[in-house]
Amino acid sequence: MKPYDPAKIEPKWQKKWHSSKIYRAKENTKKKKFYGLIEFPYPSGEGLHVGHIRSNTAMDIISRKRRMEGFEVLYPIGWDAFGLPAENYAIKTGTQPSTITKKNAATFRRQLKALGFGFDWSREVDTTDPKYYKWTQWIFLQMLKNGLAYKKKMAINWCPKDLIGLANEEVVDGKCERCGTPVEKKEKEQWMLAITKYADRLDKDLDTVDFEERIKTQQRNWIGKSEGAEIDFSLDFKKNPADNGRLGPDGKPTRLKIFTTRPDTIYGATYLVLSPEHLWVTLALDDAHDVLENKDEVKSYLAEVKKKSEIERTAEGKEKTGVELKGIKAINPATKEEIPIYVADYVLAHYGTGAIMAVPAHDERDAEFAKKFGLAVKRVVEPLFLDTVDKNKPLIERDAIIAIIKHWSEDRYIGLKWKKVNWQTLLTGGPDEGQSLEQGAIKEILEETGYKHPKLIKQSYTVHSKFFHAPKNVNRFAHLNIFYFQLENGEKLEIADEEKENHEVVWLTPDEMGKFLTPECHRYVWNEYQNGEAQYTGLGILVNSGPFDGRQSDEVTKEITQSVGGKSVTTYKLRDWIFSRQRYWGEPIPVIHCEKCGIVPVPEKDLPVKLPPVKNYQPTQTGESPLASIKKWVSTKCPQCKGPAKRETDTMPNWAGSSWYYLRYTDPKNAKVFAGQKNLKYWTPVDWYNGGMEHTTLHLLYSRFWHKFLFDLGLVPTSEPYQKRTSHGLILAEGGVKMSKSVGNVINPDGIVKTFGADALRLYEMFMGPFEQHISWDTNGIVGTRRFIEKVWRLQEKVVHPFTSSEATARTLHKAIKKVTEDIESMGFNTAISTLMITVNELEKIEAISRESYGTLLKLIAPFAPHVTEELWALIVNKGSIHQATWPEFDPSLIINTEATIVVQVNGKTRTSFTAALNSSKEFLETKVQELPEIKKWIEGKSIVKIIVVPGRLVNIVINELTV
RNA sequence: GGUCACGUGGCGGAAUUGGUAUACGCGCACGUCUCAGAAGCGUGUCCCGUAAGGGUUGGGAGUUCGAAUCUCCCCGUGACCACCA
Repeated sequence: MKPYDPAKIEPKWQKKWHSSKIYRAKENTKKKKFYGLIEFPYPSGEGLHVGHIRSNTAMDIISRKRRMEGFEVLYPIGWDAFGLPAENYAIKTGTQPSTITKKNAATFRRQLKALGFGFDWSREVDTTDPKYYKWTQWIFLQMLKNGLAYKKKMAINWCPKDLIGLANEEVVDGKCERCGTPVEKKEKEQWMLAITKYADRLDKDLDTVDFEERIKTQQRNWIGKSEGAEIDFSLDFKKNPADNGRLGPDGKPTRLKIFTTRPDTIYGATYLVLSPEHLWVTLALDDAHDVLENKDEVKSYLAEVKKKSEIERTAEGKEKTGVELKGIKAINPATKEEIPIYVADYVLAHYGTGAIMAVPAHDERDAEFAKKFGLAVKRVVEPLFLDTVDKNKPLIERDAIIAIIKHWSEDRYIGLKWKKVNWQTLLTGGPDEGQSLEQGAIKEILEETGYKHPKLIKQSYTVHSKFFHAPKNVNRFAHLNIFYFQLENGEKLEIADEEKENHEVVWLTPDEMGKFLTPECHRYVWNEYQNGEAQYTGLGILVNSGPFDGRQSDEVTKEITQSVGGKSVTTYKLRDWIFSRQRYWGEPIPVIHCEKCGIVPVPEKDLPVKLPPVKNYQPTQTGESPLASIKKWVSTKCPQCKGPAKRETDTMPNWAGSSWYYLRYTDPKNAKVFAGQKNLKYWTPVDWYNGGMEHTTLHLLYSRFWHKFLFDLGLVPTSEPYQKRTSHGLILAEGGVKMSKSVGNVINPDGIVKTFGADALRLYEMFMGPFEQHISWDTNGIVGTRRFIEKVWRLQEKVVHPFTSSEATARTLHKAIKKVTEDIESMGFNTAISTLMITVNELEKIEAISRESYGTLLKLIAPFAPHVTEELWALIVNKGSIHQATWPEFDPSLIINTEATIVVQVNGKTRTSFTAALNSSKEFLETKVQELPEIKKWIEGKSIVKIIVVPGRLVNIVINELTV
């Protein structure tokens, strides 16, 4: 046996695989296809990151398994090569970004090949290749034609360091996602893509795909769909009554449209708030109108708001600011009451209608504002707590009380601990016929606690509760009035025995009480008592709401909306995509500005609009792209009128090229279309796409949007690009911090491959922890997977041919087949490898293994460690590549045990175990167990209460412990 | 602040329709091989206890014959969102 030498084996097989083209994907329509995708890397100067290896290996394993299962597999690779780092490097050194990109890609290519990934290198794509970005530009033109791309002057997020406009998705905590510089607002004409037109489908169609739940949730939250209503409030111009009933300052009838998700609280709307950017505010300040009494005050507030940065405006714990629009009042359409109107920056211009009705009793933000400005608070929803009810039983309504009873001298309160049900409550009860609630409360106190002299401090609000009352076996709909009592002294009667059996009275400090109470409504009542008037933002029973009093709030939303002439609408948090970048290293936006004809798209036959070479890559302080300074390139002819015209100098963000690259992989060389229909039909959708969580609201959402657009044009066969999406955890440096060049804790895979081999590295990256979880790098761990490979290598000495493996060996192997097969599907790579290690440890103990058995073992390991298994396969087992061999199937009869280990417990404690036939009867096990000597000593002289038998698993003997 | 995850040896982690906690790997200790070291191989390795036995899955309470797993409270960590009406 030769020693295991990965430095020799690995390059040898990499070369052979390349020349035999075994990873080339063909449009073989007779075979089932599998399209596995990883996010194509940005070829940075730092070279391949160990994180790339983890996600690439995972999909490599899945693809290899699919190939062995008989699928035609497409597992492609390419370069997402537009972007800031190359440009910044170019600014520093004067090197062409394209030159740097080519060099970096070459490094990546060499490193990826050294790891033995089964990519189809013949389909490599590069987003910066004009042959590629021709089609990126082409798709943009289709969007322009269809009204999805438009230009808009708007306040954009501007990074003063990178000198670049940012999409909302690229602003994190008010800072630039890349460099952490606080983002400023800047007015600029920008190209926009109307992703919001697809908001509803992007949300709804998540139901049709197999994405990890956390990914779906994050996308849904980002899209932020919410159902609500738009309601008009009419206005009363106090300063200038002549305007009433005529036109308002915006030239429209004197009405203000607000958006709310809680129309049910409209009777509690005590003022309106407009966002500072609201058109109505702008117009009210216009010199042409004279409707405000405090124009100057409002103007100075707006100026103040404008000065604030995004961070200041949204800072945590920031106090609410605002100003009243004096001279105008609004009429609440439900109560017909006159209410004031404010301008405040806590209302966002771009969401809903940019105006709200404020309900301080049931909204935290409104409450804060109302408190500061001394505005009216009107409670219209009484809390309702829904517990599980028994649907087969009627709901019995009754008035009742909850009493908080304070000790006569100490800061302690009465809690009741119920014995039959698992409740811990405040005192509750109800009046008898003819009694008042207060009398009922006093009676309950006497009956349940014995105390004779409660003094009423206060009767407060009401809460409601629907629940199943187990002791009386009915559903209750209780209207609970809250009473505060203090006892005057400790004088008490002995309480009746039957009450004693029901519950125990305990005196608790406020702290203890907080932890003691179990029912939600009791906890609410207690918190409110502790913290004073609390916000209630949940659903409940309406009060002070005219005809809707007594109704459940969530059930009357539509009715109330209609009653005030409102309209049900759906809104989204998602905003349109800012598509312009004032940068050099991106796809030029293929548009020409003509003085006569305006914006003219570049004719498709003139695509691609190529990036010209430039001397200076520095962005201009004015926020224009470096392209603007190349006069020769900028000046051109208008395609329509042939007159003088200028090229658009903005470029696309680097999310553009990645929005459709998976389509290009299916037909990467096509010069006529972005991808041919035949190939698209065969390969799409992507069957399995793995990538990082950081792309969930950016790349993943953007590419779904582009795909849906292409689908609507009939250019792609499916409405969703990716059938399945999973996410890997990041690899962190030792100590759980991010790997970064500046800290110097980046792991270079080249060194690892050299010392341990690519196979050991691949195995380690998959073994180190759960795939979806973040995990710290530990170079020491690779020793373990290297030893594992050496063990597999040494097993070759045990192979005997011809020979038949024992049944025990077969059982071991078939269990491994089952576990590994299932674990790969669920991305449980760490447990799959652990199973393989256990299997190899088992095989080491036996004398001889058949060639077939060894082959099976190698096949299971092949996706993880492709080189060493290929070598051993060629050496010991068979001709041809192991990666084209058939994936083993397990024999169910070899999985099922005929014997089972039965655990024997006494009072739940494990005492011994024994083996018995799997199908042993309960009766047999029951008797057998009592005969075991290890058990006899535990049960001797004690009476057996019962015996619990779980066939095939365990027996638990419950005995009477010696008490006293 | 909100939402959702998660918390298991010296370390990474395994075990989830509730049924032998600590699989697998790293590390460590001892042994073996060696002139010696490395690598390899073998044995051991949750805690207390000589043993019998007892204890242990962030802390506390509960449900259960039986809880790492289910429920409640508290503590801690992480991710996402963050004035979205």
